[in-house]
Amino acid sequence: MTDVANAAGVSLKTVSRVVNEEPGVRPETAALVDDAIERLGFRRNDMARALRRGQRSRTLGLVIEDVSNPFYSAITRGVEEVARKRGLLVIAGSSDEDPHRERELIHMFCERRVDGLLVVPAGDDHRYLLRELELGTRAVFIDRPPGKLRADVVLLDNVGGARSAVEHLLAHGHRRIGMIGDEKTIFTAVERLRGYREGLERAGIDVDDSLVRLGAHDAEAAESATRELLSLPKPPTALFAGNNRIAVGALRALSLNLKRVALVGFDDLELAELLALPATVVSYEPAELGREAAKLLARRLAGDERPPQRIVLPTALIARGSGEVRR
Amino acid sequence: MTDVANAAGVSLKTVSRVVNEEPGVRPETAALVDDAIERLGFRRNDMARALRRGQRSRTLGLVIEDVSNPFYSAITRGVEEVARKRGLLVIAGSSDEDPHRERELIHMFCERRVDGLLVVPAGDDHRYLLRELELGTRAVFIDRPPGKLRADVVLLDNVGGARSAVEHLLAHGHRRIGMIGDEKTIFTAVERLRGYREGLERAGIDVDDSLVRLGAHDAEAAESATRELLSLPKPPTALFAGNNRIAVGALRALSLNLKRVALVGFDDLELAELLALPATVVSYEPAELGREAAKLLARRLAGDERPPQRIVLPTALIARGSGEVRR
DNA sequence: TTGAAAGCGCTAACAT
DNA sequence: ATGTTAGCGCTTTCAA
Repeated sequence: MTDVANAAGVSLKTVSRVVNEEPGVRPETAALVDDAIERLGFRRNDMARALRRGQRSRTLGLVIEDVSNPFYSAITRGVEEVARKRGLLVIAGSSDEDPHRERELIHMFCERRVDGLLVVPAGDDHRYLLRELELGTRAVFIDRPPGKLRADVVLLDNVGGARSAVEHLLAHGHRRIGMIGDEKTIFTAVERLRGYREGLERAGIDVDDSLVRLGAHDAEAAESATRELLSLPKPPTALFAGNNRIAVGALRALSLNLKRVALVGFDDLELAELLALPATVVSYEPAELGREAAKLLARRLAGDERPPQRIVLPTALIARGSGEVRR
Repeated sequence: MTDVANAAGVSLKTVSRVVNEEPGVRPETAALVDDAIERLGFRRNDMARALRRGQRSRTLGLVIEDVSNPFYSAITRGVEEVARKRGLLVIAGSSDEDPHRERELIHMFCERRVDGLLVVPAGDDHRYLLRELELGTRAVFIDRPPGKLRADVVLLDNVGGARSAVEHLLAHGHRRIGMIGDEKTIFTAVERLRGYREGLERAGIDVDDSLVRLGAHDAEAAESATRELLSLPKPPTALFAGNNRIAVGALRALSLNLKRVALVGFDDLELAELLALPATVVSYEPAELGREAAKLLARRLAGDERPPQRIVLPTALIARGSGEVRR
């Protein structure tokens, strides 16, 4: 900026005025400055600017499990849309479900003075964030509430969605309904299990724990869990898959299996309607999770000090075939 | 930092030494400082640090078309992996194929002093970047070369991949092979068209332009283009789909159609093997594009001044059924 | 081993 | 309408 001032033969402050479109600069002077800016290829240094103004970096920090998973990339997209409208940029990082990595990312985000944090939390203890929150970094959690911390969170109706899946299968005559779920350290896995149980119990059916397999964190694990269930002496006639990766694994296992088993998944799948067994799923708008969370964060940054919010987004069952296989 | 110094009863510089693990601090003094840091919840301000050290923000700026497209989210993941190893963070933004938006993003990235730029370019003129490059921002392009600018780029073997798709269809007896491609403003669309032509010409078959439909930028457009081709008086017996969205659209159209038409797509599809018509595709590792580009950028940032590189990644045809439908 | 002072690029407050 | 000065939070240089 000093260089521009010298080149234009004006003072530093005048350049600053022009760059920031402040009033009180004669058009001719401004032209002189613009000219020098163009010649020198000057770009305002936002770091210095933010430093001086006591601002943060006009950036949102997003921690997700894995950008390359469609669920998380949709969230990222939703966050980005809202951020963009407010002139904010998004730094995203994948935690791979590792609490240590999550903490490391958040630490780096805070050192870079992000304006706010959006986190799909891994692990069950987020008290380490208290410090950052006290220091003025706002945070909104996505998809799962944080552990041992009261904070804003945007969730899916996991229990209701899972229940609707089970009810759908019950309505098609199934009584032996199995479930394959993710690690029980993961909030959504536990909630969906709860919805599964509720659905059965409301129909007066005892939950048979031998039909429940948790701990399947990837498609491969889900595929073998499905095979296990199917090779039981009295196998289930229907399955509820706790998330997209699990549904993929279950579909693979079922495609190699001659028996027809009904399947409802949680999370929509791309191309679900074109599958050999078009997948019936509990669906919702994943980008909406990102959008709602980013909007809530934006409100906080704008000074909203109401007590922690809990936003729950609805789910809808989409019947495509795999869930309508009758017993 | 001043606060910490006061709380610990030492000078600013001593705190700086402790925070940066510089030598020459007595353990007891360091303990005093660490204590104060803990009490006050101090976090080093990276903006101020970078400003003083004449550094940039230890951040990479990534411009892609749309994070929620699996192709781009895989690239993002690849970039992130490499960045992480080097202690860098990634700011990503979606251009939605809009050159203006791309420029806006790059401008914001430069204002925030990203260390380097990774860009999947939209539009055909990137001379506006010359300025930034001269000022020391390094850039590597991904998937498409920039327009009117010599720069590092990491590409796919589009021509070879498209040719292999056509050759595969020829080997299965097809002679009337249609192609559906993206906008002709997009580099990969043009290259893949070239590969398609080459494949036919090498086999001594004249290209029939009535079997080629370009301009399909989403699945819906691809779906209707496919229907158009199929309702021709002499319809093609096989199709080459220029990218993942187009393959999805083509698959939808084919699923409603009784005739069996062979299909090979460019880009792999999730669940491709579980589709009613398991998709034969030209595949490659999209994350590798991101990784290679980020590595090349890292080399540039480390001082590598060799002339612009052009890295081309191979493709491989994966036969799953849809491409083996015989004429 | 520790500290004081200067300055990175910018803006806020106050001159002129 | 334009310029001067101080200082954001840190590191660098030099001194004690």
